[in-house]
Amino acid sequence: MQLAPKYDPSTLEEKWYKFWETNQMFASNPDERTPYTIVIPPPNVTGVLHMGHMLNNTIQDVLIRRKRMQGFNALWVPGTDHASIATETKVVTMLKEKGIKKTDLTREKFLEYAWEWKEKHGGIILQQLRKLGASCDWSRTRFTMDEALYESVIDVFIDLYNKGLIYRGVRMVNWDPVALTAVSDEEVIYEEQQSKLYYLKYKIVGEDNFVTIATTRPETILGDTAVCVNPNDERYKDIQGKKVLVPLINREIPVIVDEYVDMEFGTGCLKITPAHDINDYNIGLKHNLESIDILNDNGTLNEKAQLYIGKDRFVAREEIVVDLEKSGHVAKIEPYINKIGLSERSHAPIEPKLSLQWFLKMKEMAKPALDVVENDIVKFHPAKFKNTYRHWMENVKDWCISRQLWWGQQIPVYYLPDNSMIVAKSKEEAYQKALELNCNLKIEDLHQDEDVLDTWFSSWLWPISVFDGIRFPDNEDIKYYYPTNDLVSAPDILFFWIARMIMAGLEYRKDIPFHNVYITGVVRDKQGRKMSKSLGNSPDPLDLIEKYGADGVRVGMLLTSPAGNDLPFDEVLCEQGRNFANKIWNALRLIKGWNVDENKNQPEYSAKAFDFFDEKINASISQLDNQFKDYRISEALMTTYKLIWDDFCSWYLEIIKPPYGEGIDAKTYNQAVDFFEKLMQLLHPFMPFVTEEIWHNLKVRTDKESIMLSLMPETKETNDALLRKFDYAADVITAIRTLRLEKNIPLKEQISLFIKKNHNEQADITFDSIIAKLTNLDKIEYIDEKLEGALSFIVATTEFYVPAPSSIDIEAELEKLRAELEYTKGFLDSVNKKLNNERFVSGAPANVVELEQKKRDDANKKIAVIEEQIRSLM
RNA sequence: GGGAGUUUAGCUCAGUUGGUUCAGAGCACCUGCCUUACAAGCAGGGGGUCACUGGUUCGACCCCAGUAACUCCCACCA
Repeated sequence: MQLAPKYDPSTLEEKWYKFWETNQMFASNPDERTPYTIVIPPPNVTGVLHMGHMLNNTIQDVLIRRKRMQGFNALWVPGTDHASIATETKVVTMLKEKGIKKTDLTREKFLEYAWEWKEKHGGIILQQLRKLGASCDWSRTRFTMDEALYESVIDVFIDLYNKGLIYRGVRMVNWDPVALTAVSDEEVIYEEQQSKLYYLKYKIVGEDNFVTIATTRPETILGDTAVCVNPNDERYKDIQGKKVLVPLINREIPVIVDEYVDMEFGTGCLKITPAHDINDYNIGLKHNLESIDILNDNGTLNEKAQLYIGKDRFVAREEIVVDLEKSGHVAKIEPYINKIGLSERSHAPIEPKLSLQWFLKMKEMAKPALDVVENDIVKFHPAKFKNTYRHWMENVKDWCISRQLWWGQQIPVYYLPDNSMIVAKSKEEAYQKALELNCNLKIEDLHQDEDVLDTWFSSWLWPISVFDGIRFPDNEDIKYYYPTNDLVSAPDILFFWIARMIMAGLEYRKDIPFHNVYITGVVRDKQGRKMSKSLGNSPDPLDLIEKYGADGVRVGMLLTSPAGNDLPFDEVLCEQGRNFANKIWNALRLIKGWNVDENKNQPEYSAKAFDFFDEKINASISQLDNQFKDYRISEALMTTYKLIWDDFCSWYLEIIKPPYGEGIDAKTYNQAVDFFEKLMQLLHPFMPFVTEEIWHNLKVRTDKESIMLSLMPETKETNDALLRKFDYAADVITAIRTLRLEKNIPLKEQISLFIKKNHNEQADITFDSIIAKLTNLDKIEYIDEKLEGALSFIVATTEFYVPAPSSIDIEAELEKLRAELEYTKGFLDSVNKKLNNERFVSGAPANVVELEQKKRDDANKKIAVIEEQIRSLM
């Protein structure tokens, strides 16, 4: 069969993925082998594949494929997250397009639509992951709202409630007036905005004077319940304890004092609106101030504001400024840049709002979760994230777990008509409990809490719940696969996901959820900007796959992404990956093009090449083991890349390549095929498709065999000396090639090489036959004296001579030799300086001194050699 | 404002307890080659005051102090 000169991934990748999937090669079930487990960070069910996913999932696939080939029972559990806000927003939008308003629907009807949407459009991303080559066990795909996972969440809520860790309370939360829900601190993004600072005058009661405050939100004065100054502020000593009037509505409020006020800022006089600012709220608590909430949930003003009722907060802001100016209450308006919190989902400005929410106490759970990381029971790669983690865990605040949404796990709390509550798994159970307290109650009298739980309240159970380990703590899967081994995640969810999974694991399994956390960098564009949908600077991963093949893109993602480092993405990296696949493909073409000559004996150079490459591959395997142990995946890829491209293609294959027109001996051919096979195995975790294709081309395979199920080659004892000998031969070869290039001696023209003996022990003859083969020598001869009138060069301290077919440029030769002489003398000087230094000789360890002495001897010898050469030329 | 981290070749990064002239890799670049596996290639080559300043040491990319620039996290000053 003729192989095309260019490797074409498109059809092959599809073919092999189908082959793996239909033969269930990704599947895993508990058995006697050691498990190796990864749970995927579940992408949002609404999600589509972006570059971050590409990076993250490529790494996971590399890890899982390698372990699978190393004989572990490898399981990669896929799945999606119900993503309550994101999905609900999407469904609401979809319904709006159909002319349906969420507010017109019952909860049940809305959820029906949502599920319908999920079944139809959700999980596209899981299909896309297949294109990447992800070897997930798809039969175990989980969704955080699957019945088992849903129930697990409810069980956990009830359990934590019973343990006293969950409570309900009124707190200041981040309110999203568009999505109409509380969001967590992590879901608020701050952006700088050009706004204005308004200086407003409040009349002092009983005086003709005013006091001026500064605010960025003039509409909130309608909720003011105090004005506050710093107790040390001389300017305001006289007004302390007096009353002032809120402009327009003329409510009387006190002037209080608190150290909190910054005397430098604005006028040094702060208005206090406890209902609409977290700091004001805290001051309000401290000073027992009334809290007037002037806003409706949707951000419009309510009747407590007295003015602008029903108008949006931003409309009200504009109107109140006009009115305040009219009434003479505006002292001045300055331009001002401030940071404003926006909802990550709806992008609406967040409103600090007092509301009744559910909270989970964090302090108790954080302590052991911090300990396991501090003690490296859970290891972070890179370790620097321990610092960030510690900082957060030590300052952890209670977690607001309720959300005013419908899509999600509804809080299992039932209220009686008298507002007392019962926590129960179902309404029926709640009713039974209620009956014990109150006999004449009907089940309809109970109503369930309207809120759902924060999405992360289900995600934090993921490593347990995918195995149904909450509901059935002793089931076979959870006992076998838990704790999982590696978690691969982005740094931005270190707290709200990774930290909480550790807490949940320790709480519900009394064991960590994973041993290692590999934290990826952020994918950025060439300008260093984070890739994002809104910037439109992210290439579509599927386009890239189409262009370069999944293997090419995988290599592109991995080449420059050491753990924790940002990845400045550049398409040329994918090109490099594609070129690599093509290179391998052509190596296959070369080997497949050879005619095996059964009668031919193995040439010596091929036997020597075997020795060299066998050792080289061995050393690389050992290196790979170390790199994987340290999660240095980029480096591991580069090690494999160089082993294949440089050592295998550029050296080994070039050495054994039979002369034109000749066949290759069977022994060498088989050795080459075996080497190639091993290389493909080593590369397979990085480039699964091309390696599978080549693996099937190299030898006859059955239709159920796959490289992904083959056993990874292992390392044996290494022999560095052999590799150094080869390096020496390679240096000689390079020197001869350079000589040919400089002197214009074509490779076709055969030359002779003379080596001067006795000068040192490094002139090793192990690879002579290879030197001769690659540089087209007719002979290599060892001589005692220098060869007059020949071209020469020095490698280490040995002189080599090549009788020149043409005349040579003596001046140029001399110049080169003199430069080398000068360099060597400089080197000798630096060595002598050390050795003549009394303190070095006495202070440095003996072996270091010896080394320096050997360097001095070698340098002296080399200088003698060069000087002799110069003399002979002159 | 508090904390953490980074700074080595044009770019992206290695450099493991201070010790070979140890300053490395890949890509990019330069030169010569369409040599029957591959121009998505082959051969050869150039390139860095290791951010800056000082200190410790016989010896510093490495340890210490200070300076500068950048990045991230936390807080959210009206």
